[in-house]
Amino acid sequence: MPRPALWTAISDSLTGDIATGRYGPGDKLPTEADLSARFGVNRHTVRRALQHMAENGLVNARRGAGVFVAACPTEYPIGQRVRFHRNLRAAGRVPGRELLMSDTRSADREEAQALRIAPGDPVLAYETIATADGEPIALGEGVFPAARLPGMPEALQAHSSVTAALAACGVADYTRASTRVTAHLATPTQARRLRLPDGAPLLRTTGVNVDPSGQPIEYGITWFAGDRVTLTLEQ
Amino acid sequence: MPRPALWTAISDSLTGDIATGRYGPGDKLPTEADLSARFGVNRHTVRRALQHMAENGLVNARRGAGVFVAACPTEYPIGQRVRFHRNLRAAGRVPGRELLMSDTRSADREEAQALRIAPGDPVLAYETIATADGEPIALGEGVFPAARLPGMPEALQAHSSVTAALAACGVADYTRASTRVTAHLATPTQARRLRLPDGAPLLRTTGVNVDPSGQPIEYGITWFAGDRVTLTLEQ
DNA sequence: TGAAATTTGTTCGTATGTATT
DNA sequence: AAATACATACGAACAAATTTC
Repeated sequence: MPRPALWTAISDSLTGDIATGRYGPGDKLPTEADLSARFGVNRHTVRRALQHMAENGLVNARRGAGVFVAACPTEYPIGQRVRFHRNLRAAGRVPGRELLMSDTRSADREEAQALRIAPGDPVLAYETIATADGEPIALGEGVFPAARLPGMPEALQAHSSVTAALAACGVADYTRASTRVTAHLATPTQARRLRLPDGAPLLRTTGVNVDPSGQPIEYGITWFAGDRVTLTLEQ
Repeated sequence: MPRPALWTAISDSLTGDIATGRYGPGDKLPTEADLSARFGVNRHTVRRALQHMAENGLVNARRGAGVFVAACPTEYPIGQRVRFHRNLRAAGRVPGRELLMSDTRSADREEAQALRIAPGDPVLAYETIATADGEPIALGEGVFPAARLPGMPEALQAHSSVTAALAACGVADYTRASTRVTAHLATPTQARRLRLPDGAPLLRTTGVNVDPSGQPIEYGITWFAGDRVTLTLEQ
């Protein structure tokens, strides 16, 4: 374990001051010279810490004026997912998937509407982390209509991709009926799982996959690391 | 117009070397010391340029080893017949557009490549703010190939939409050849124009429009307020 | 296998430019 | 107009990780 750099401690300290409200949104931080004196370091070291915080959207600097706390990013949920495995392999990167959780429970109203089942009907819910070359790329949450896919809980565990698991359950092919894309800021949990800084930009896609007969088989939300993934739409 | 910093020229130069294939994915760049000598600057200045490129995912550095060109950013194809629209028109809101700037200048490398013209060829560049019920929704930056569209500067001023202006220049129809979507954090300028807090999440779409013969007629970047807009992809 | 050379990362110091107050 | 405060740039030294011999 390498000794942490000085500037990380300064960044952590100032970030903590913002988190605890010592500096609120819009407040001006002490000058770089003041911070240098407070922490007993060179001004360069303070600037490295402030730069890191600025990259994360926590503060922004205005020449001649000062460094100001940014308006706090609010909490957001996440979502989206498409066929992830195949596309990454085509790009020459090694795909991976980690199943965080899977559980059979009752569908809520939103899930039921998307899957065209009744609220309370059983759904198989799961959460995954998708990786490329070991680097986390996306978080996925999805629900399958349990009644339509017997054996899916086991298939999901056994196979390394949703497509393969669905194939094992007799769904040879599926298409995406609709996708919605929005931008959100990473929550601390999302940021940790994706190994991103707090407040990093995420692409959230929400969509429904349907089998060839048009029957919904998955309702899913995927959160992509906004700076590691580009959604490409080709017409 | 502030004098550009030295490190930006170095970043541009190295980025160009990567774009033209002088350094390919996975290649090792010259050492910081070598680059300092080549550009005649201090090693710090080179490091600042490399840092900027690393933030954009163009390179990554490994202590003791070197700085390497990153594997191409992950692209994520979604589907073939995908159209996208802003969901606000369906909500019955009144759209508006404000032309912030338009100017004829020389194409940079990226623009030239997208429009299939030569770097330095004249392009008509413009910036707009799109609104819905007066609320800023998106910032647009675009460039047209000036040689292919005589009269476009005047048409852009006279008409309230790009589509109408293109029609006035004889381009009756156009289609979007490709779109890339990524998530980013708002810069202070973008935040102010969109009336968002600093660091708000933005959807950035980059795309090329082509006329019916397939010739590029516009290359544009649009920044959407992530929490006010949902891109809907319908297949 | 191990020591040396190489290369990036951090930190200090100093000076000057530029935008804001 | 002057003071303040961030931005840029040069120089030097050492630390830490990797590569080379």
